[in-house]
Amino acid sequence: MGHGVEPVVSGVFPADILNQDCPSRGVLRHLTDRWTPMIVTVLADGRRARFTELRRAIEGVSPKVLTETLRSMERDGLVGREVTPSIPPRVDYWLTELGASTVAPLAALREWAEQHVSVVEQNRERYDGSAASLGG
Amino acid sequence: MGHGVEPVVSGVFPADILNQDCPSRGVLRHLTDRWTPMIVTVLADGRRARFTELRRAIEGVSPKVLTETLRSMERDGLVGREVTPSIPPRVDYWLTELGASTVAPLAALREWAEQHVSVVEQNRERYDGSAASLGG
DNA sequence: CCGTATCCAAGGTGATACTG
DNA sequence: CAGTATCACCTTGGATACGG
Repeated sequence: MGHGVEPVVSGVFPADILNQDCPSRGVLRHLTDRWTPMIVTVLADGRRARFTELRRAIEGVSPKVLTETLRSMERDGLVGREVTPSIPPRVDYWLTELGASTVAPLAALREWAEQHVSVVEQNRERYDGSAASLGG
Repeated sequence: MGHGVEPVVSGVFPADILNQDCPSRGVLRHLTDRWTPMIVTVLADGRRARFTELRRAIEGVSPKVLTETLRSMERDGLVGREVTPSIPPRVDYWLTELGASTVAPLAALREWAEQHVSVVEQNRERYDGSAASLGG
């Protein structure tokens, strides 16, 4: 907690995230980048993986974006990176302790998504249906 | 669980999210839209809020984007919306039961971000520093 | 008050070819 | 193998003015 002490809505004391200038907004945003949760999923439980293993495990990611995401995660201290200068070269990635601490929260979110897909899709159909019948 | 049974990386059995075509990707993405976690934060604990209250509570959000985000959350069944056709009009938002089930996972993520901002920032400085000294 | 309409900037993301 | 370089898209998000 942090920057304000005034309630914004009755009974709501501002989480830092609600504060315009709080850098936690950027951190959260980063943590929820398109491929970050998937990388964390693959590297959970102390697993190491090479670049191509990650690329294969995470369907649809391009090498460019995977590199960018891994770099920024490395920069933030979420993943470690080890280069073995052999031929062919070998690079391994793993979660640091800090990165490992994101596994539980990210897994919870991922599981929520996986478990509620069908309900959400039903809700969408129902909503779109009502909208259509309003128009007709 | 779902679509595949083959391990992608040794010991890694694919979560649905890793599957290219799994709609849970879209759901997760949506759940982590820029303003969704903040809306959920404000509406947690069964609180209701009017449009303008949300807008004030969530610093920096524009009316257009707030509307869009609320609409899509309503479409997915995460928030309820009640219009009171008075003058001036009054519209209330709240979390549905489904929406309320996202509070815990989203709060965990938000708290992670709020609690680790400084560490992440330190890591970034260190990383950028090493990069600079490599160049010089 | 609660939005919508319009226009616009930014950058996240992607496809692909190429290099050490 | 492990990326980088390049180009382009196109969605997300923002500023602002206006309408019911």
